[in-house]
Formats: sequence, structure tokens, C-alpha cells
Amino acid sequence: MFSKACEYGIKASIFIAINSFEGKRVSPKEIAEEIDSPQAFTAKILQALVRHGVINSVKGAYGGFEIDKKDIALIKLSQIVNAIDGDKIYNGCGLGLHTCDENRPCPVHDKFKVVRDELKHMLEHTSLEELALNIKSGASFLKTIT
Amino acid sequence: MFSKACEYGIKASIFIAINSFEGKRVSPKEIAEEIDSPQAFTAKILQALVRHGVINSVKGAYGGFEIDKKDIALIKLSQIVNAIDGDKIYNGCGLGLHTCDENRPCPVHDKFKVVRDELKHMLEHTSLEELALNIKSGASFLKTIT
DNA sequence: TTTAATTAAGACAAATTTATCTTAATTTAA
DNA sequence: TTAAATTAAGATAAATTTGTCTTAATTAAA
Repeated sequence: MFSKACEYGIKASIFIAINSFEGKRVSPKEIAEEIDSPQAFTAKILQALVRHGVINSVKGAYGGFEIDKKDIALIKLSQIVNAIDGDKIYNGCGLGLHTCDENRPCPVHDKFKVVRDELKHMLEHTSLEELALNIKSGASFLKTIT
Repeated sequence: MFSKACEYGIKASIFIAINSFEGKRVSPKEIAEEIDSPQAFTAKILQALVRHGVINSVKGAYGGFEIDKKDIALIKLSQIVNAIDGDKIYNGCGLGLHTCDENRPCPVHDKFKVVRDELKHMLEHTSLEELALNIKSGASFLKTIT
């Protein structure tokens, strides 16, 4: 469903959010350890999230990645997915037709639309805040137990 | 959402079904032309569909691919997707965790479940027959206009 | 039985995604 | 101002997916 890059991006954003609640910046190393992802690849994804304004980076000593506390509740999964995978999840045809719309639909256009609308709704209504709070409370987890 | 292989597999199956209604077998060449896909790659996917019993192949002169008429209404999209992409669409964790269940869910487990269940339901309740009939009636299309 | 037509299979190649490594640029603090 | 700590960027490599090509195996019909 999502690319690996997107999976890492979501998990990294959650971990950054958790730490930003406490005013702490985190490094790619910490992030990669906490979400069980390849560090250098994760760093690339963080760069993309910074470019898209989802997270902030501070260079130099005592630097790291962070998210403005007041933004955490406003950031939706859709923004993270969009920053990394683009909008193909919204606009792409289920069967890969270049143009697929009501006028000239692919065979699964209507059926696919229901599923995609559900996905879209989920992404647009799920905030980083609620995901981060669930991790903090122990209701969900960022990686498999070692 | 689906792999290219899966997209081609679905479109190919629909085209084969349409022709099987009329008792005609079709070749990989015809199929690839009709669904606008790379021929040799499509042939590989057809082999997988044959191995999984979704379609039949007949070698030699006057051979080609076909589907038993009586099966067309019974074949569901889920069988095609499963033959090509496996069951990861059903069992995989939205964030790639190796184990993700009610006991130890990933951050999007519940939210993702709703979307995946919708997709699963769609795939399991959409028959090759209805997709093929919609193409025949001109209500949907297998490729973009040239 | 032979030939022509066809799918099957496997080796290969290209493109994309995932992952790593090295160096540059920036920033804070001493 | 210098040094240390950090992210940014770009080159490279590995893995996977997508796509191609050649040859083998099979089959129907003449």
C-alpha cells in the first residue's frame, strides 16, 4: 500500500512528535533505532519531510529534528504521505490508465473509488498527535519486540 | 496500490473473459495490444494466472488463453490479485511491522484495518463477469484512447 | 509423422526503489 | 575564531520490479 519510504516517514514523524512534546530534538540515528529502519535512508526521508515543511531541522551542536508543538495536532497523515509518495494515491487509476474518469472509466473505477475515498478520509482525519499519544500510552508500537 | 503485474493481470483476465464468452481463445499478442501492456511481460503474468488456475492455456495451433464460460461469474478479483501479488494485501501491516495484531498493533492498525477490509470486500465481491460485461456494453474501458 | 503454431521457461537487461557511503554546509558553543 | 556536532547533498550500490529475448516444449492439423 505505502512505499517503504512512506512507512519510515510516518513512523519517524511519530517518534519526532513524541520527543517534541517534551522539547527534545532527535537525530537520524536515534530515530532509525527507535523505528527499526536503515539510518541513512531514513535521513533522506527526513530531508524530504523538512523540504515539505512537515518537520523542522536544526543543524549544528544540540541540533536535530523537531516539530513545533502547536503543529503536532494539525499535521495529518495525508501530509506525510503526500510529501513522500506524492499524490498518486489520490489521483492514480487503479489499473494504471493515464486518463480514467467518469467519462471514460477503467473497469474498476467506481469500485476502486470507494476504497480510495475511505483511504483518503482516513489519511486526512488522522493526526500525528493521536498517533503519538497512542504510542506514549502504550496502546500501539513503532517496532516489533526484540 | 496494485503492482503493474497485477494491473496487467486484471486487465488481461477481463479481455480473456470477454472472448471466452464468444468461445474465442486469445494470444499474448492480442491481449497486450488490447490492454496496452508489454507483451512478453504480460505473457509471464498469464503463466502465473494459469498456474493458479484462474485461466486456462491451450498450446499449439488454434491455441491460446481462455476461461471456462461457467467459471467467469465465479472468478473474483481477489483470486487474480492473490495469484500475482500474493496475500500481502490482506496480511501485511500498514507500516511494515513483521508482527502487528490486536495485542501489539502498529500506530495505524485500527485505522488501516477499516480501509483494508473495504478493499478486501471489494476484491472478494467483484466478479470477472461484471467487469467483462461492462467493457462489452461500453460502460468502461481497458485502455486510453489513442 | 511432420510441420506450423502456439505457450512455457529461463536468461538477460532496464528501470525503480531501497540502502549506503563520503563529503559539504551549517550552527552552536567554547 | 575555531572546533565539534550536526543536517544536507550527491555519488554509489544493492535489491526488487518491470520488461525483453531466445530457446524449449507441446499440440493440432495436414
